[in-house]
Amino acid sequence: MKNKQIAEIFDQIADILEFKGELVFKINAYRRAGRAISELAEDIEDLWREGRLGEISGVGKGLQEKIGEFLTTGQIAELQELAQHVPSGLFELLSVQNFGPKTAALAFKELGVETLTDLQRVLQDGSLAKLPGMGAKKVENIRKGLEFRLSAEERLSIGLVVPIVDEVVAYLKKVGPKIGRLSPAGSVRRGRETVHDIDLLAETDHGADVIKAFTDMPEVTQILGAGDTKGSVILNDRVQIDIRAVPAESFGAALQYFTGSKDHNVHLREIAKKLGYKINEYGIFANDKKIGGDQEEAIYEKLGMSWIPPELREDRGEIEAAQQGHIPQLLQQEDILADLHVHSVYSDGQLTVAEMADAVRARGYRYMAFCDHSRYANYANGMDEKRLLKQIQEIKALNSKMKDFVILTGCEVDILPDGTLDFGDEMLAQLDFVIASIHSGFKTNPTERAIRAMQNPYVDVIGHPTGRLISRREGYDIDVNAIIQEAAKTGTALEINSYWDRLDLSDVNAKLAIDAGVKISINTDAHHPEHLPMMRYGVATARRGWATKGDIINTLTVDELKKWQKRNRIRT
DNA sequence: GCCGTTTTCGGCCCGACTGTTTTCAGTCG
Repeated sequence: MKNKQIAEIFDQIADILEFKGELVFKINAYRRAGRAISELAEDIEDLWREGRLGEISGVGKGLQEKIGEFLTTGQIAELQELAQHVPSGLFELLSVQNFGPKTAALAFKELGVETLTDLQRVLQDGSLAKLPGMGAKKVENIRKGLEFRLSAEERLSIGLVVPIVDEVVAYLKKVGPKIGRLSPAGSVRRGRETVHDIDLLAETDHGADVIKAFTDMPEVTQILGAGDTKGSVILNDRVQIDIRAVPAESFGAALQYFTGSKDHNVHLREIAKKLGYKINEYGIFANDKKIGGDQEEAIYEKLGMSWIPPELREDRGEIEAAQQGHIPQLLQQEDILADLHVHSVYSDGQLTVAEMADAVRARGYRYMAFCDHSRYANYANGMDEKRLLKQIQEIKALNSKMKDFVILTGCEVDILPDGTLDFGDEMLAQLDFVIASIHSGFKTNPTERAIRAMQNPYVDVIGHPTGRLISRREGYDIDVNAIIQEAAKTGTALEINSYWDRLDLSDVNAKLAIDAGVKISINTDAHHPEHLPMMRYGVATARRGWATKGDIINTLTVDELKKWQKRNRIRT
């Protein structure tokens, strides 16, 4: 897919136009189109071939031509042209906080600053400070921004951020003066797989006191700003947290406003304007008279639509759906009855079968499946048939002693480089549940191998189908559409692996699969009880993919699962 | 550059904080 590349080019064009001081509306048009394209579920090349580029919101005639140009020639002439008279490292430079397009243009014109290294130099030798409008504080803020930019990762995985959010929320509830409702907002609330920073919203009549408690937190290593209603800090030199303090009568409006996404909000405010309303973080207003703001639901209601779950707020059609009352009842954590991919000491898990089963049961699930690695995965202490048979016996013995909880026998069987499975059908037939995964030979026909695995009637699920690791690698060179088509054809489920660094399928791919009628299995792939709570990230990812309860096999009871499998296994 | 149940031209979402200003521009979200 070239979606990301094209989105990035539009964003770069916007950066350059901004640097040049062009009309802000033109700049925004490029940014908006870029975001819409990067959020697109479908392959933009397909849309282009089918003449459907105009369906992308914010993409008009001019940008359609540019997309066509890129897909035909591999470049966009306008970008090459524009890039000639701007700093070579412009996009990096603009990623430095407090160093915006105006300052960048000034530093380029007067001092020849083209790269981050140049910026570092002019900060050190004092030449930046001598430019007009550059006071000591401004220069210091740019220096801090550069420092943070050089040390921090671009985006943080949700699994690293959510525990921090939970801690900060707990801390503020304890020490924060007179805080009522306190909620994450922004991309954390939307359940995105990675986030740039953390947004919090506090209900209070004592904003300044709350902001002070916030900036006084022990983990704060830098205060970026602190007013009566807004504070911004960096925690442990790593992650930025912003907080907004609002009175009760504005909390709902502020929650809506700060949850975003930007495109979702812009779209909403356009609708509001047409209806004669104004929305801001303090409420929804008709002729300067406030008609709502305490509850988030009221904002949507006044705009003539149903409430939209935060995970859907990306302006990918959810607003139109809400206007028509077509927002589906999304999957909820409580719908999940089982974790179907858990490891034990039989392969690379850290606890015994009994210990791990206790931990899973303690989370309130009704049943589970152990899917330890097969022998080919010897780096993970993969089981041979003998050990797997022993595990089956152990699980049977445990089941006979347990009430109200069932352990399914299973295996995460390796898809071998030649496309066959690590165990034969005789072995697989003895298992309740089978996940097939690729763990090696990522570059050796992964698509064909996964397709062949799905054609095996005993394979229920393809584990972590695209093989990506969010912080480390792109994933296999796999044709996701082909995988989805075969999954639909064979009745095989695809996994959303909830491990924070995987979230594979991604939300976008999950939506494609669900739209094609493919069932999804959401699992933690837990090797330790600490991993079990990560189910929430998998659920959030599924919700972002518009998943309902009916799309997810983990919501089935054991009997229903068996029925689903039987249908599944009858196929040829 | 996009877009239309007030518009095919003339709009385009809205506000907080900071610093360097002597009334506001720049940056950010």
